Amino acid sequence: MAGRGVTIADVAARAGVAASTVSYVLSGKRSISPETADRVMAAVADLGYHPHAGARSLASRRAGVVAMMLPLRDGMHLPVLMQFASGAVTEARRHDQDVLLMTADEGPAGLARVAASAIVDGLILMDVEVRDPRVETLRRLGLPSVLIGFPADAEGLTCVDLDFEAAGRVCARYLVERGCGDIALLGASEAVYARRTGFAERVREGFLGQGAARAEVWPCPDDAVSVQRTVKELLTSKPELTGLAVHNEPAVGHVMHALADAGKRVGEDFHVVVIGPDEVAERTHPQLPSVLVPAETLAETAVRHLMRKLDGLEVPDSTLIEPQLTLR
Amino acid sequence: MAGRGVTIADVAARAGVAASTVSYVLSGKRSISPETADRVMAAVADLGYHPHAGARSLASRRAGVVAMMLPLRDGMHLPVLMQFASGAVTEARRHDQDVLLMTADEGPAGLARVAASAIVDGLILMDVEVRDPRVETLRRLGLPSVLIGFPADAEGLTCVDLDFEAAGRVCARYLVERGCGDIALLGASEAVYARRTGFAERVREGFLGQGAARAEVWPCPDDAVSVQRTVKELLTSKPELTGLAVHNEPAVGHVMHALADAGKRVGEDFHVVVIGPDEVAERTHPQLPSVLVPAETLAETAVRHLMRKLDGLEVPDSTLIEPQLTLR
DNA sequence: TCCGTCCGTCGAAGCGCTTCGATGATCAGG
DNA sequence: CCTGATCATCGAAGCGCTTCGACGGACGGA
Repeated sequence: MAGRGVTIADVAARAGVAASTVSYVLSGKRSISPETADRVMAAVADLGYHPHAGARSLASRRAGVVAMMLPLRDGMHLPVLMQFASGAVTEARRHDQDVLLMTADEGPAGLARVAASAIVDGLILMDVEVRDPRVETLRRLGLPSVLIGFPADAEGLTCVDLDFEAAGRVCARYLVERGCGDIALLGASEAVYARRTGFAERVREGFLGQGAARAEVWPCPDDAVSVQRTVKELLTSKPELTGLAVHNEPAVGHVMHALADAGKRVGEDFHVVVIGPDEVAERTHPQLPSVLVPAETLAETAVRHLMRKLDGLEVPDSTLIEPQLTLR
Repeated sequence: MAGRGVTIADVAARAGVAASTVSYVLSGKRSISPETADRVMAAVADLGYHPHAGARSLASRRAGVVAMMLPLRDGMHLPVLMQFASGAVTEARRHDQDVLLMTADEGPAGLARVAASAIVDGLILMDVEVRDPRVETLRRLGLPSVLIGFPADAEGLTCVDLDFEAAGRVCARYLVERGCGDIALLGASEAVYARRTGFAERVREGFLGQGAARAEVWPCPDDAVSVQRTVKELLTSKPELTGLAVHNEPAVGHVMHALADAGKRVGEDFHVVVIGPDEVAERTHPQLPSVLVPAETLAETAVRHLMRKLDGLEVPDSTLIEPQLTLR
């Protein structure tokens, strides 16, 4: 029952077979008679045997670990990141893999390090930007990988992301269906738009592309005062406005209060839809419909794709996750 | 410059020395002449050599990896968790260690697995509860570890946490110094109190223990409507109340609005202090003073303690991090 | 000058596993 | 009854590293 220092030889001895036989039982790479297999499995359980990870990786050239590189920039949405990380770990464990956590500030050198030391079999790169210095290194290393987000040149890479354009479209459509003629998208602060053109711009395009309403996009900082001001300006400049999509998580609460101050009754003569986590949309009064960033689904998809690549199977170069609108 | 498949033998050949010499140069475990060392280091750089992690761990019985087990329960404060995780990774890298991410739902069996497979040298357990089933396993395995939080029986374990009692005291003192005679602590929802008695109760004790004011503690859910109601009831039941500490991150915004509705002018005739992350306290109007949960400091301390234990050095059984009040 | 030290380096053993080729045993076909 | 194929299992050879003991050369003391 213990487990400290139990080797495959101990298991083999107890089951009365050769070490290689134990290995084959455990890996299933050669056929073994059921009786022998049972004896081996019993010995494994009795002794609490777990193969030594280092020895295994040395002999089999497979570490059983994948790396996940998370961004650490300011303004990253921490809860989503965390959901992502835990989703990835959960899915990886289903495939009997562990997850090594890295931060983006290790940069390309970090990728080179983990690749050369064979400490991981593959990696997942989160929050890839349009011009990302890690992408070139990644391509050169030839380490199996999956990216969350789309770099400018995705040639030969496996990328996964939320279909942000569809998300924008879904929000616009929701508002139009509620009878809104003038609608607006309240986005993130200018800084975010400047950095990740891909991501924020695709929402904008989807939102504007839904031609049935007069639509505008307004960037917006996320502190209480700025939100108040932005909403006031918005309502002044578009007095006919009756529908608003908010793609700025921390601002949502402030937006609701600003609308209340302006005499808008949300859910009656005015409609609001959120792009963001459930908690945010649930915590307002009234609760709001929302399109969430499906962090867990993204993580699972990414891990699953990576596993397939490790097994030498095909995966699509590009995968877009459909946004889901939750009514409340 | 490449790196794929470069072994210590390649480095040795290029430097014209034996493999063992390269090993000693890299580890510093035997004295090597400066000239030889230089030649070796040059060869390492030229070839982009990184030792094979598996081989190293097999031969040296040191994996160079520590595990971090994160809770995944509902109601966990995700951003803080994330800060913690990234802080731990950053600090671990300074010690040339990597971090393996595990989730608490692997439970005791997960601990046994990583211990037996020697995939990590030690581990950090986050968010340990008063009665935590992992603690007993941990003790039995004898794997070097550091806990964040205090279990009921901490005998022989290394624990690190914020000094929550001091945090409560600091908040009460802040309010008293502003001249408040009646003060209250608005805490988390009942569920949180029920689960982690240690953590929430220590804040309460610190808050109440500061005898200079009439103090009360009110639990509070975190949706807009409940907060409104709770604040209203609180103000009704204690009409003389002029000071409030809020230990409930998502509720802060709603509290501010409820106070405004009740005609309280925060910062003038009424004082509010927050226990929680900076962003929350900065985003309100006016900005609020706050005591933050110093996730990064906690993570760094935990990792540092673990490194010392791995090196066979002494560490204190129990470390309480002083809360820091930020005025705004 | 000779001996004992110490320093820098080498070679070999071994960490625990996977995997390849070999070896009996079993069985069907002629 | 013998041959060739098939199946279950074994033994040995590494995987790339660390570490131990050994060894030659330089150097200081007698």
